[in-house]
Amino acid sequence: MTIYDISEKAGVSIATVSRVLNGSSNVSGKTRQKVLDVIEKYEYTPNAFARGLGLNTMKTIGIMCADSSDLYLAKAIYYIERKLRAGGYDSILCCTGYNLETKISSMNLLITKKVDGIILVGSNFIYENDKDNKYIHDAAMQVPVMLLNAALDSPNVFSILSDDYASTYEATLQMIASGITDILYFYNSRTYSGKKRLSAFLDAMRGQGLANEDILTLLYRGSHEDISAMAKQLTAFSQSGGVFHGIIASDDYLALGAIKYARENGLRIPEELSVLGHNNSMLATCCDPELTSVDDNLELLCNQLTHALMEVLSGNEVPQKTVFSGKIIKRGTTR
Amino acid sequence: MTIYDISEKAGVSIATVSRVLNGSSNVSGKTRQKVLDVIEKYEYTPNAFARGLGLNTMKTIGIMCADSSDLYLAKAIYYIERKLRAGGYDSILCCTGYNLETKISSMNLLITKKVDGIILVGSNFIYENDKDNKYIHDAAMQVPVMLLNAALDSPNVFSILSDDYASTYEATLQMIASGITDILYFYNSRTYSGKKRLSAFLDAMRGQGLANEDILTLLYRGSHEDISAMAKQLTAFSQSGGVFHGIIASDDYLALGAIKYARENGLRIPEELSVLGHNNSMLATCCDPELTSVDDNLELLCNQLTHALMEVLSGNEVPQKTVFSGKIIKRGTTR
DNA sequence: CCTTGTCCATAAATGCTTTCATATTTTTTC
DNA sequence: GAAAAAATATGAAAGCATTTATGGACAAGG
Repeated sequence: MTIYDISEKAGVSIATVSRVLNGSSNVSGKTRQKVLDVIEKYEYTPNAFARGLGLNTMKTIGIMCADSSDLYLAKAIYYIERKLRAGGYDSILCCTGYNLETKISSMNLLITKKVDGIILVGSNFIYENDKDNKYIHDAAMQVPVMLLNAALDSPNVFSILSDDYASTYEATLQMIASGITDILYFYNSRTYSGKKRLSAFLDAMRGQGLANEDILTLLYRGSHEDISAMAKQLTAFSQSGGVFHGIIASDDYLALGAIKYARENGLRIPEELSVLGHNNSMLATCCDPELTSVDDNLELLCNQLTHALMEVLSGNEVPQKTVFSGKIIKRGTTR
Repeated sequence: MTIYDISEKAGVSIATVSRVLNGSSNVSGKTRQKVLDVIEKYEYTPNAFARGLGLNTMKTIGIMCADSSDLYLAKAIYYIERKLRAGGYDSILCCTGYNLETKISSMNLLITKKVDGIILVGSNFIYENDKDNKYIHDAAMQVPVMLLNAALDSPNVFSILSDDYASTYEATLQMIASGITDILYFYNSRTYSGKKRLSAFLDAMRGQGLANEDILTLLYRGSHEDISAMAKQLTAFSQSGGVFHGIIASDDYLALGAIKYARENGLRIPEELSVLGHNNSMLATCCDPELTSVDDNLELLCNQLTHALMEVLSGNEVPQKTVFSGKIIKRGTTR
């Protein structure tokens, strides 16, 4: 069933059918209804490929993320997909892993498939060395690129992020204010945000004149879901002389690792060890005691990002960079 | 840059360029190289829409799931996407929620977009009343439909699932064998699998001649991530007279709710309360004690499912229904 | 009678694949 | 070694199913 069949059965030209389909105003009410009736009767739906060819778009957005099964990224994808669909766009999902080559080839694939825009979910897409960000600059020459939780200064690239620096700074100050001065920052280097958070922590500690020489930080190197490995690494760190009564973790997984470490070493939380996480994921409410965590309001970020993309695609101006502030959700793991 | 430009610059016809592009053998080595050089020089990539129009496919698969941020579903999507991409297919993601109307319209949308196949991730897509499954039967007339963790007998519909009945039956027997006879089945009705599990539990209990009249079951009605609400409901149930020393939960979230309930009521696990979950998600290793859980080997299921779909699309025969067995991962919450 | 505006059809454009026919090369045969 | 047969390489042109620019017909208004 093609537009020709419909035009024939309705006794009009294919142009008129197309006008009806696309809601053009230049069709009389009578003709429109006649065409609609035929369309309905034969359950005709226009061929998406031909349509794509004619319009040079199929209203699809490419979503790239390293690992869609990560709690945080999965939530982001969920919010973004929902909002895109509501705006009439489909999403092509691309899980790239953390390897640059794969990211580049996925990017090219999406562009070849003629998506209308690309969303990079997660700060791991931005590299310190700007040469490595070439693939993003290049892609942005073809289609708008949106960055969630990362920023890049480039034409046709738009960044929406939460102010990681500020919230970690604030969190560190709060922990210091609660009387803890020997704080360990436990992190996982992969991300751009992770680095922001680390420097916020360092700055906050130094700002308070604390332990100038040996501020404690520990980089976790294992699988990002392996809670036991995290606890193990903390135990080893402690046994090799690390002394701390507070842990600020760069995500909630790591914070759970800290809780496990405390349990295994008989430390009471928060009396003997304070723990603070990041992302306020569902993990924060499924441990005991419940986890104090920084909430960056992911749903808001995602909605804004998607909205901005749709604005760009409609030819409207949007800011290059939008920053929202997070807040600390106080629960049982801190004093 | 179109195929015409390339053909002109290479001094051949567009048919030849097309043959080179599609790896047809009927091109001489010399000509092929000449064309490839021009393609490379101008960084030409064929227009995907025109290609789709000619071939009537763009090598994309529609993935539908209720909620891509659910731990289990997110993992499944991750495995499936990865395998599809390796096979040269893209994935369009559709998060439908749990509402039938939305599922139907998403399904239609995917078919309109001319996907090559549809994967339904999660057993909530199958309804007890087969009339409600009409949308699947209909879709299967257009493209192959794959079901993960559910089964439906219909042409062009293929089911891959784990044997929920068997593993829950086995789990129940094990708990009984450990000396616990008053077991509560704590579940969440949404899914087809959930029901299989429930009936396995009931059959196992009855088979052991236990509590014929009042086998304990409790349906959880809150948000599927709200651990506190689960604990609360269990506390209420217990206070209103429910007596149990074991809980079998239909997923790991609910099992965490059970652990929280135990903690709030001062019950030691597993001495005073045994807890068993389902899905062996990462939650199982992030609580204390770690959760005994049924593992259905999701990665295997997803790989098989994706493989089967690609086989079908290549015109090969595959079984209508494939069942794998799960296994119980014993950890600290059971004796 | 001329203008203006509404409605609709014709035809061109979109960029590829593929069939069919033809030209060219290679192989076979005597 | 030449003619015939077979295999291989290439081009022309017809799809594929839309959108949209152009222009014609007709009606109403001045």
